[in-house]
Amino acid sequence: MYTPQKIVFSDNSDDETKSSSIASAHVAQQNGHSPHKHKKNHHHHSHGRHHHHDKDQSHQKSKKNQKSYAKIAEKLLVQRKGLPIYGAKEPLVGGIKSNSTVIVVGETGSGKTTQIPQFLLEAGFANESCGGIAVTQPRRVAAISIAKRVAEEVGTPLGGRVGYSVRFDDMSSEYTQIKYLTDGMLLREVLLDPMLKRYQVVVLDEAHERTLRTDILMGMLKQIQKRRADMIAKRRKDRRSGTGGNGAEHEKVTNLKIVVMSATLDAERFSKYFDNAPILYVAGRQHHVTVYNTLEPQPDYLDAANIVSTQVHLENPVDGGDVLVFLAGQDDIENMEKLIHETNSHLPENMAKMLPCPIFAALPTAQQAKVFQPAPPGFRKIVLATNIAETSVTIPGIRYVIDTGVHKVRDYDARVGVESLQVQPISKSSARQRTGRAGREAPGACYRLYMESSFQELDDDGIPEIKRCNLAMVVIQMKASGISDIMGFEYMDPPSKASLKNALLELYALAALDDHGHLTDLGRWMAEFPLEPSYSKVIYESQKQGCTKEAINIVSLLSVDSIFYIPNDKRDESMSAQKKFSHSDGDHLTYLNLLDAYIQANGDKDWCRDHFVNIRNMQHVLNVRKQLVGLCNRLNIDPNMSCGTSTDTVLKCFLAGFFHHCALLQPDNTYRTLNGSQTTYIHPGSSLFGKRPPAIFYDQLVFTNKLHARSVSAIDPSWIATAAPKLYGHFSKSLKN
DNA sequence: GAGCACTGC
Repeated sequence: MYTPQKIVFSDNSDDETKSSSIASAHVAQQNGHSPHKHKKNHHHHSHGRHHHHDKDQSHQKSKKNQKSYAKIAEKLLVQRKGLPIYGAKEPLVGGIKSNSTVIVVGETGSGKTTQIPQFLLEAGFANESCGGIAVTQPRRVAAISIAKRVAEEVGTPLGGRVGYSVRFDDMSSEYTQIKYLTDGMLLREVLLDPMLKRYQVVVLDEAHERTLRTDILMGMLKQIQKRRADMIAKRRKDRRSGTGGNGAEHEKVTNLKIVVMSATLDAERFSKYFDNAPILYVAGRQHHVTVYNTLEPQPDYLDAANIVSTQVHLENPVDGGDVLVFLAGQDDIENMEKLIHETNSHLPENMAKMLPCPIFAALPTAQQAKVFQPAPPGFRKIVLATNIAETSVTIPGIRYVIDTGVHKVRDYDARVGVESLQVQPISKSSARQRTGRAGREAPGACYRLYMESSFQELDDDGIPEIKRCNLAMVVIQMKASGISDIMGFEYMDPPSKASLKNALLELYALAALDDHGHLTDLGRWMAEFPLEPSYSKVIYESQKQGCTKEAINIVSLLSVDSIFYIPNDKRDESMSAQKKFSHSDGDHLTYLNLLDAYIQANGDKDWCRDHFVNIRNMQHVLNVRKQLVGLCNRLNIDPNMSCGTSTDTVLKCFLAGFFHHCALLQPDNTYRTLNGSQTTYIHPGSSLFGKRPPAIFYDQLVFTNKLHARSVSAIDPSWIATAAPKLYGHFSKSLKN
């Protein structure tokens, strides 16, 4: 008989477990004024607008259709009233009315994201003359799905009073009063509307995630709020003294309300940052999850995860819920899959088996789908996930979570411009987030493959993204939004001086900034593009070289991590399939060949499968290309200008943006980067892998086991000095020797 | 001679 190995756990009964008993909302104000009652003023007004819109936009829609919107909304109202937040409506609205900025803390299931904007709409915070309500989300899918839901609850067609706006997909109109958008999208709106006059309220949701864009928005909104208040005060003063001309020439401006929403309890920092804004607490609604820690450290977390999966599988009824295992990356997942198959083969034949279901971002959509389908009879799903399952996707049916306590994190060394990607311990808040994934539908259990004492040693939170990435793109956007003092900007967590300097220097070298650090005309032009500055510089150069078509295509191709999907067990097969597109000058031209082949194959599914091409990523490439073509047309650049087969022209054009990403072959067959003198290797996935051109330029440097240059092309060493005389004058000397 | 967490515009 099969006797499985066991791992012993302690049963924690500390604050980690979540209660399902909290059903009513509770609002506590940290400081400030008690909310006072307000008349419900604009409600009728805005409702009238709704009918007007329906008549204008969709008069072909029958009255019956409008009635059905109302009917659905009526039904949903019953559900809405059952949400924890519904009871806190009055104090929430009052708090927001009487304070310019409010922090709302509401855990999973509180309903804050869908309800608070509706409360504000009812309270008159959106009208045609003074703008509406913006709600940001870190992710596209969230912005879209929440907007759809809220449109139903409000009883209006999507894109009417309720809409969304994300890249490539805008479902909003001039009538939209509640707009859900990605944080990156709002950041772009600031470029066109620096005072965000179209909004009375901006809600930053999921602020605890501290995405780069939410962090920048926080600082910008603080400035905008102050400027709008100053503007109103000045007008009031002018009116009193009779100066300032006639009022008609003034655009209407209201005070800007900021609502920062966070799902974690450490809202104090947000409050401090926003001048002691009051914190409003709303109860969440989650099922109880029992947390277990191991009594011994686990030397091999894959092995441990396999043993615990089996334990959970054997000790619980097969239809009693699935298992979600958090792992570091594709490698872990594929190895764990093998371990589970191995364990299955030892289980008695009549016993239910484990069904490993991998999910990670690079996995093609078709293969991801398995995770969302119920397991066939006689199987229990063991979902093997990266931290994609922490926030980005929610998998139904999970009752058990196994947390290895690790994830891969990107870091960035500003001094040498090197990114790294390494396995690291997670933070306490990540551990809690993972635990919560077991309690979405019913009470559950979470098995942490580390000791309670190790948990206590974890950092409270992860390092904010702003401290972990190259800031060139965000800095050019800040400059283009009128923020001149980048170093003095009020960051909630300031990035290192070296990181800011590095970004400024890069922009200076690209001629986007002048000697005084002001944005140049070229810089303003570059900021129009939703691209890293080095890419927009390439597009700019391409109009001079006559290869805009090629530049747009390659830049679009570089906008996805990987065009190919390579399963571990089919490396050789996929390598030979990829060789068909290979260009002797390197990856940039190889990608171009691939795009041509893809277009010739009409993006055929089978063709993609046979060539290991990730179809989802290729569709993204085409979307980016379409956007860039549109942008070029708008800026009066011919996007179809082609240099034909003159590949040197294309590569020289790229050097205009990548002269700081060059490396020279050394006698020991390694490469040395010109910028920072780092020893680097051509990435094994490159078409130049194993070849040794005397000089290369690369898209990025990534440190994993060693320093790799990814997306590499071969160049003539003499081109480098021509491309960057300003920054690399001394290198041009060394090249002559 | 050997590898790529997750977002976003």
